[in-house]
Amino acid sequence: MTLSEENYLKVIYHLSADLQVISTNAIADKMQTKASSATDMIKKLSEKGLVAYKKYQGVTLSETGVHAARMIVRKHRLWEVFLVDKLAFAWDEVHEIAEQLEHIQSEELINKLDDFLGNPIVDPHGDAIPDRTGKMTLTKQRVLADLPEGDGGHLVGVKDSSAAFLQYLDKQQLTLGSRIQVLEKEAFDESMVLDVNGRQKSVSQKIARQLLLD
Amino acid sequence: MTLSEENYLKVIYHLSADLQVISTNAIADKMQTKASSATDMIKKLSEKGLVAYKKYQGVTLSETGVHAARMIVRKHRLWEVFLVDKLAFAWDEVHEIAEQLEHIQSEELINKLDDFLGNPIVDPHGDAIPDRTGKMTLTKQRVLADLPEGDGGHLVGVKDSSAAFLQYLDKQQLTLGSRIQVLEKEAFDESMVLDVNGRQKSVSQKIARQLLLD
DNA sequence: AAATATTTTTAGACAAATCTAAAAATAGAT
DNA sequence: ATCTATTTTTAGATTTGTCTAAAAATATTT
Ligand SMILES: [Mn+2]
Ligand SMILES: [Mn+2]
Ligand SMILES: [Mn+2]
Ligand SMILES: [Mn+2]
Repeated sequence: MTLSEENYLKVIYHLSADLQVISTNAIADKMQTKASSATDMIKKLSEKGLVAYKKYQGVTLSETGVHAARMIVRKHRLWEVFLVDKLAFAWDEVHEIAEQLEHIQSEELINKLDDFLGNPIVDPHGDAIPDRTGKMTLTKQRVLADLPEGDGGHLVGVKDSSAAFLQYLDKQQLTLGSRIQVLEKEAFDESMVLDVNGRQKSVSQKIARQLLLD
Repeated sequence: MTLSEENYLKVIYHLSADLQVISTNAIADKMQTKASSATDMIKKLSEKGLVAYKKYQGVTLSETGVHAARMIVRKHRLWEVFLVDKLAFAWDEVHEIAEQLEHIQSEELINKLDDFLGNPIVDPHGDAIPDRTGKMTLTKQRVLADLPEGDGGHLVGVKDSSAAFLQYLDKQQLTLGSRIQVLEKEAFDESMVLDVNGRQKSVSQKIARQLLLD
């Protein structure tokens, strides 16, 4: 697989979390290319048996496609762990570099890296890391915005991993692992007053929709 | 710089150790491409000011070209140290993977990796690692084949880093750091009888020409 | 059910990196 | 010095991944 095929495949995989069938436009949007380019690549992936495709009907990943995509995601997330745990990068700085490292071809490398890192289960953003067979231990996570007053848990993940959002969380001291409880939920704008590790904080619904608790 | 430009630049840099002016054919040979492809790339590197080039007269690296090449070599060798020291790869297994990793674009990454590894001076094959400014501390090395009887030193490097040769050295327990002394030098075929860490070993001139002592 | 809007595909073009075959320049031999 | 062999460059084609513009199919609205 070429670097470009891998990037398309990964995008289709991530889109598959929300949609059953992935449209050409959705792929083009995420890849920041044109629909015509997406069509060309879809045909290529289809010929290789990585996606099922019928003209005008969108694509779905095949089994081998899912597995291939998971192996790329595995690499991406393991490298992110390496960058944060070993090289002391901040969690908002690792995405772009992992975007490159995920394309390094060597199964032995990634398995040795996995062992070196202590076979981590999640990456610095709380996302599950597929093991060498493609399996991932998914812990059930609840979206903070959905919780009623009084409920709570630990912050175990974020839906938005953009640098801007992660930096906001750092500033608010909303770090992974924080103990969070919903003190008040404002009916008017759905904003929340939280107890975060004993301190009171207020967050908008937009923020609360991105935070995942255990 | 594209991946391809980087590979060409590095090849020209390595050839510059032996030659003052690098021929198109020499580049094509090392790159395993055709002379016409080399010409095309030479023009590109020339336009970017990385090499000085005059038709039919070969190329020489410019100052910026040397610096850029050294930064790629730096990355290659630091990744090799990482693979051997941290991930427990053998020294004959790391070249291909480093060949990919050397193209990852992030100065911060490579400097943090450098620190993480303890700012090593040499890679697993005894080759000097340029520091972040491009400088490398070159220790004067002598080729074993040139030493007279009685002389010796520590094995600090190899000229041939091919997997086949490195595996031969492993088999012969000729590891980097070994204390070597020339016991006999056969006039007939220039083969040598050595004392390697107290044990006697015989090596052909072909081998002796690849081993570097301090 | 038509008409209209949107999505998707096709057709054709372009840049990057490669190749083959032929032409041009240089180097080596007589 | 001329001829010959080798090296190097050019010309033109190919592959990959992209684009724009236009055509075709599907979805939405009236
Ligand atoms: Mn990528
Ligand atoms: Mn991540
Ligand atoms: Mn390389
Ligand atoms: Mn090396």
